[in-house]
Amino acid sequence: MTSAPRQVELRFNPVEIDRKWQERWEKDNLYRVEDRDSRPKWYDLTMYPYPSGDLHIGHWYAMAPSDCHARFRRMQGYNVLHPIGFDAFGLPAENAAISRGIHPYSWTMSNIENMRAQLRSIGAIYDWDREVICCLPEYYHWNQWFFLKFLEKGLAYRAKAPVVWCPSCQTVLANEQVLNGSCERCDAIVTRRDLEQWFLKITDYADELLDFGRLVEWPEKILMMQRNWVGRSEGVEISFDISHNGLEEKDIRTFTTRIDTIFGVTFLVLAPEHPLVPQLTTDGQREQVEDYVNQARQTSEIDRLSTDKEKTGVPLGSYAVNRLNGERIPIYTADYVLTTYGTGAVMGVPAHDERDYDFARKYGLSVRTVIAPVEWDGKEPTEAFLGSGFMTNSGKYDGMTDDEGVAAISADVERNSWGSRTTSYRLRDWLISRQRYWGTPIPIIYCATCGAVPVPEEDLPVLLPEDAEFKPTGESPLADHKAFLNTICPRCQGPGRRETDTMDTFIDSSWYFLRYISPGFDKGAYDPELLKQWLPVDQYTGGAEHAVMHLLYARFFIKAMRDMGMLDFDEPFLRLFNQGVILGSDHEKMSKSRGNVVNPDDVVGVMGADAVRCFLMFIGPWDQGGPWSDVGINGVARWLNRVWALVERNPDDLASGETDPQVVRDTLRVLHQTVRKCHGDLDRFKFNTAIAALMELVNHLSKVWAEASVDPENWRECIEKFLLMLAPIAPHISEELWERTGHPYSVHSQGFPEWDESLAADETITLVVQVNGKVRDRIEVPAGIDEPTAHQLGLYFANVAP
RNA sequence: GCCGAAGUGGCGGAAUGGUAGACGCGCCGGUCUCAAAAACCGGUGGGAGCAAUCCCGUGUCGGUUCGAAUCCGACCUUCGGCACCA
Repeated sequence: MTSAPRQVELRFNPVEIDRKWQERWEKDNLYRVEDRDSRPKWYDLTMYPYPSGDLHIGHWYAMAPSDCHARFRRMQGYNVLHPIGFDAFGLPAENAAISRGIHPYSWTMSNIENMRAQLRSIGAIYDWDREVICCLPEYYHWNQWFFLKFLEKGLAYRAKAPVVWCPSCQTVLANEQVLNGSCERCDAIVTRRDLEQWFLKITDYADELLDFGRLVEWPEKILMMQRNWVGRSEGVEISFDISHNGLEEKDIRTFTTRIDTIFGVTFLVLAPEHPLVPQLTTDGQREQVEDYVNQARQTSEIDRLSTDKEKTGVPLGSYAVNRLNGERIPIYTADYVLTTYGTGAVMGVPAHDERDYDFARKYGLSVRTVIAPVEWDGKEPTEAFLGSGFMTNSGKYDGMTDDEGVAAISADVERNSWGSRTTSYRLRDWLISRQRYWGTPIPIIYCATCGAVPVPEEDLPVLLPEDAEFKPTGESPLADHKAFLNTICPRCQGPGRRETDTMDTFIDSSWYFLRYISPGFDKGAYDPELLKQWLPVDQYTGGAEHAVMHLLYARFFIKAMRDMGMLDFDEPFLRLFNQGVILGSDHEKMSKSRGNVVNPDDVVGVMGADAVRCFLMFIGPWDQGGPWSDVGINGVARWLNRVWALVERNPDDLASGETDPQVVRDTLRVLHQTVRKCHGDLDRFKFNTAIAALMELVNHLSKVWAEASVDPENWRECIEKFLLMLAPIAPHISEELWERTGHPYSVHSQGFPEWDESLAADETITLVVQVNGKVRDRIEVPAGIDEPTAHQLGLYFANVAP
């Protein structure tokens, strides 16, 4: 992309002004955040970026408006913490190491170096002394410490879990490395493999994560997504009798939310991975079942979860007994049932469940209606009936509504000890093991006699060895590194072997906002006194793509820490706001292949940081995102140019004109309305309308100047307040103009202007009086008029009898 | 399939029950200039009219209301998220 054409001839040198003030602010430590401060604190946090190497215009879109908000809070008299750091562990660094032979550390740190400079060009109030980089030992030390604490508390455990495995590369793949069931590097068909891995018990907090009561302001949309993600459903765990098989296990446990349909069960389905599958398979079926189970292993989870795919399954050859009616029902295995949800077994009720219906039709299983729709004709249904109705074919429960049936059958099931009412969650425990080099080593030592032994706290951090080999074989560099691998068991002093898996990077982002409080603190993850002072985060902003995982993990972390007595609040982020996505000027998502990527450095180097900041905020509502426009940015550049010219005028030139009291009143009204509008809009992230209001004020002042109908004092007041309102939006140019108008440094240390309601609120509106759609009259009424008064006035003016 | 958000000039958008189109882009006309750019001034939803003015107009169709872009119902389209959850 070539640099954007500048079609505006500026009266000032924006690049020079950016440089001048960025240097001055840094020299004076203007934005250093002091912990000791009498002002109330405000923690305005933006999601920290991954150091990909280049600051994208999308980063600007996330950071410039959030900086504006932080600056606004600062001018409102808060001691604002608005920090920045880098989410520096992760896959891309490792890929760069493999493909280009650069060590992940050097790759990451040089990217950070580059991005720091680019971030500075935004002109944000970042206090760089608080920068957090989570790939450094001084940070990941505490990841390891948290892990040990979770382990102590019983919130971390080890279990087998499947990973995606490429048989040709001999390596574990991330989901994003699998394309249509094949490895992205070698095209081999991927399979799944069970590995011992570490989990954190987020499911212990499932119910509390659904309680959003302590959040002050989160988008309803995000709450909905989290609710669905946790996926709480209440039902009954009901067991089916298999004691006639002579196995140790006498029951198949299934979970259902529709226990009222228990008399409609015509088959059972076990997930292919279900432990009872081999035992319940008869010899005649064994070959077929084993083939099917192997095939299900090969099938990627995504394919297995696809609704388009036709249902498949295989009968095991054995049967179970439905204890409520004594019926024998066949047992199948089918991949539409997942081990990870409920009990991994499902009672098949084809008449009242779509998947079961499809399955039953395909395999010729009977379909028995047990909930009768209101106008049921008694015929076999042609699709699953999911609605409400009356129970039928259900013995003594016939005639009840489905709700009554749920209550009655649940009670009977519990009385007979056939099962119990339970709650099931879609949420799974958090798998934190990654078979990668570039992450936090999990501080565990395996010993032949002692088992998995935690590394003692005083031995932390377990350092990532710097001299790992990155070979394209797919071998984990840690598993290969003898010096790292071989160690001594801390318990018995015998030979030990280190855990070679590293942690998920979501661990880093689950507490990085605590580290900003005391980034250099070496006696713990954070200074507890300062934590009390700064946390929780008052306002969090970032992309909606982190709606579930990151935000749920961080909420879980804080709740677990609270229960371990480390802190005393319940939620990390009180308010949340999600910005939208910045699109290319072709209204499409920016991508290198489309060639619509905007490089912010090019634009800033010509237009200056303030023009880019203003344009990004002016495009439209921040949460909606919008298209970049090389042409549109000229609009705000032109406006800043007009602002410059306006502010440079000598107010004393107005002394010769004749002051018009009406114009003075109007001008003050516009001024105070603008202040009020900016206050409300900047508070609620409505930057586009705040800027529009400032533009209107400028337009008004230009007109007033031409008429010379206000006195110099009015003019000075307007300009001063205008510059203060502009300061959080365009910090460089407003600082420059603040100085040029003879004000003491710095505009950013001033308070945001206040408005006088009496000067702002003399608006009237035109009320259109209509009778049956015909306009009878138009009347001027006060804007704050209430409904009944308006109605009365209307009747009076329209000359209509009430 | 389910859930959510949104549909307004040539374009980005404003107005959340009170004169639709603020603000900006673009475009048109003018001033300045040898000329152009920039800057400044004016105009700019569609249609009719010399004009004052009138008619139509916020995805589509209905409804509520004195009055609807805004509230309600159905449908269409686009975008985002989730998905065999038993």
